[in-house]
Amino acid sequence: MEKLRTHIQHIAPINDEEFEEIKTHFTLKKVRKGQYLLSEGDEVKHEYFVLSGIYKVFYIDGQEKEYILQFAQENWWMSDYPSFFKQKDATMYIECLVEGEVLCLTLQNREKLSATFHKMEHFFRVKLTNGYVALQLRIKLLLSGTPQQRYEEFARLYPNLMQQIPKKLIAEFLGVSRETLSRLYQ
Amino acid sequence: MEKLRTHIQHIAPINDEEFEEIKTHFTLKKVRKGQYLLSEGDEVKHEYFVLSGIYKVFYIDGQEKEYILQFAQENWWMSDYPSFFKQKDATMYIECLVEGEVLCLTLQNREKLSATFHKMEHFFRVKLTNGYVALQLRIKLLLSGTPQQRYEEFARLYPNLMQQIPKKLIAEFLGVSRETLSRLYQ
DNA sequence: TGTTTTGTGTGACTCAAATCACAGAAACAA
DNA sequence: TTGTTTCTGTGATTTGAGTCACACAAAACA
Repeated sequence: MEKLRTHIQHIAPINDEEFEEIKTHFTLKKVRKGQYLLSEGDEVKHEYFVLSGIYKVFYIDGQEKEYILQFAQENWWMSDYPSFFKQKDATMYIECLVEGEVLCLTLQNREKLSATFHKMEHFFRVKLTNGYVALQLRIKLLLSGTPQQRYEEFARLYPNLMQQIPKKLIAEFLGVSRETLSRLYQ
Repeated sequence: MEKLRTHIQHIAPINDEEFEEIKTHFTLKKVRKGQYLLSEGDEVKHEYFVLSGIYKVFYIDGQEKEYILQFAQENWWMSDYPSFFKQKDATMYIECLVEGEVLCLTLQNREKLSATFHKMEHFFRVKLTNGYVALQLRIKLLLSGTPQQRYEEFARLYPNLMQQIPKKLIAEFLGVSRETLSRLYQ
């Protein structure tokens, strides 16, 4: 839980009493490698705050092909956001790649926290702002970047993921075939 | 200004007094067709709320090619967000396609509004949430959608833009060549 | 431990979309 | 009105990346 507190503290200073109240809105969950936190068609009950481990958020298109929307590791948030916020059934999957722990937050608790604590509303806004900017940069890269540039940018942004996850998955994140990616770094 | 009020009101109810205070943070600007609100290298002073007109937010890559990140019309917000939020120089351009009016908001005023009015912080969070979801859906489409599917989705989401702006620009938004797009609807 | 599954590199082939090139249409300006 | 620029459709050609197919390596497993 201390990780969560430090994380919030970076953006909005909170005192002990406040944190005691805030933390009651989260529940802890241990996750094993290969375990699914979410599958297509599920009700999207939670957003997750990653304490440890590595996870992938992905979907499958009509031809059974996988595309990775997001990797998540320590201090990241993840969910099937379109469905979470609109409270619709999941169109995505979340799978654990490296075992770890996550904190679960329901939409109801998220809204309650935001309404009760101006600081938490501020916290979520700042997080969303950063997330929005990151997505715009990714769109830029998808629109105009060559596979080469996308790969280099990925390596620059997530050097640690480069070592810990198979290249195959990086290809799925970049929207490039496994083979093409493999030919890039020769 | 009434448009702004209605827009905020949809998300967070505010009274006359509050709105009087809120609106002092915005300045009005008339924009002509062809006019640039922002160019690469500029200081990004404002985020804009569109009262009327149509605008494109785009950037130019190394080979002089244009890519459109966002179209904006009535009730939309626009800026070079990565630079606006980090207060760096612009990497993008904003050009007016159909003349109209915008309200300008500085980052400082945006933060002030958020800090002073919990309601405004809530408002911005909700807008950001919707924006975040929209970007994720666009990434999905860029990753796995064929040019055909991207075009159809665009037509579904923005039927009015389809009529008002040249197909060439739609191609730049979808990340498809003008010629390929032209061959899609035969 | 050996066995199965999953990941990776590499060649050969295919194909969808980009690029190049042109002409007529529409919009705009003087 | 006429000239000029921008937009759009369409053919011919090129090309980058996807797909297919295989072999070997590495990891997971039992």
